[in-house]
Amino acid sequence: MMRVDRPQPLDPGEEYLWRSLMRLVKAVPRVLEEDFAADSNLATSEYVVLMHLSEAPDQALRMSDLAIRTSLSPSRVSRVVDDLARAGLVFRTRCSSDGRGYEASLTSLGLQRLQAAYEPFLRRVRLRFFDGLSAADVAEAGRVLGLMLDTLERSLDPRGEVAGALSAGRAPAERNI
Amino acid sequence: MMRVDRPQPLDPGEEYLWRSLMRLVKAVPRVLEEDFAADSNLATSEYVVLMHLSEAPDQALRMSDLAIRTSLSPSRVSRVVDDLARAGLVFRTRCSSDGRGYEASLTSLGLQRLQAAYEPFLRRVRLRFFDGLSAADVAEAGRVLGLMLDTLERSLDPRGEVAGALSAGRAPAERNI
DNA sequence: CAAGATTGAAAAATCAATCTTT
DNA sequence: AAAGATTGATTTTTCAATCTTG
Repeated sequence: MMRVDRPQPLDPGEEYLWRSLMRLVKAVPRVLEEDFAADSNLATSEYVVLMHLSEAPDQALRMSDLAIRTSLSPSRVSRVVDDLARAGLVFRTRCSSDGRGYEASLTSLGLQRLQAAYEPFLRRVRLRFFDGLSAADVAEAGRVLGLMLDTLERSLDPRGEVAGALSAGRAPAERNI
Repeated sequence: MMRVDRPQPLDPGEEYLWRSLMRLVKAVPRVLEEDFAADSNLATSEYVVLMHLSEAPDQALRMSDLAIRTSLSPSRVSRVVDDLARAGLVFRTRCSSDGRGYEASLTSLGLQRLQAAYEPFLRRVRLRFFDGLSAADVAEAGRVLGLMLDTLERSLDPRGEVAGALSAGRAPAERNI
């Protein structure tokens, strides 16, 4: 009897991709954390939260929205916003339409900090990731990473009930700084 | 006076790649950790360490070698090997050629655990990442992730003194299971 | 009770300091 | 002293339980 559900082993190309992905997800956070701290005294998660707030209407987002856009857990968002609020970079308000929710809003100080962080950020991202890539490579890389994110999203939510949740984080983005 | 060193802002393609990368490095570890725990009761880092050991000559590697191959910090490797040793999946020996070093060796129990984990691992990786990719996509994704890892490596070590350190982790790999 | 959000306890990972051997 | 490795303290992140509102 043959087992119909035995999965195909990874071929060499798949094996290489899997290992590269593993290395990226382990190495990138450490490097970035160090870069951001040195440049702006901000944690990576703090920077990303400030960035998303700066792009939102009224520069405010609900906590759950932030979690989706940043791929952080709800509890992590709560703690990061705590830290940012303590530093005066954001403040919390109750959500007007739904009293259960809270919104985080960017303060002018928060916007200043984000603006100050932008130029060093650009240098770092180019140095760390983009300097070795042609324009065509960037396009290809964006396309395949997008596909991998889609696959991941669908695997987590096969029926698409939360459709667009992950995709929302990749909506057309306009930097406001 | 024009500032010669003002970096170019990210164009839309670069912006998209940067955001996709951020989301991947935040989301992937969490999903993988959950998958590995459910399938094999192994942490991601434990699985990766066992995998590299299984592929090494004599199924043994020095701690520093493991750190490079797995993109984990030396202290993290030390603690993961501690845990694996306590579970009887690896054991430590002093390095014969250099008394300062230690080697971690795979036990037969460790190999068994790795073998048992392989089939569920395959299913998960295909489900999470590969099911949405064509063979050409996999090849492209591997190529561009490899380029990004190279760029990252060079940015960390511009003169290439530790050349091949990161690359070593991406050497032609033969699964031994 | 569901949903949104926060908090306590715990795990994963890191850095700086230490110990051992060269 | 420098290299390899480990340990203590700390940070980042998560899960499970809790609180609050709809």
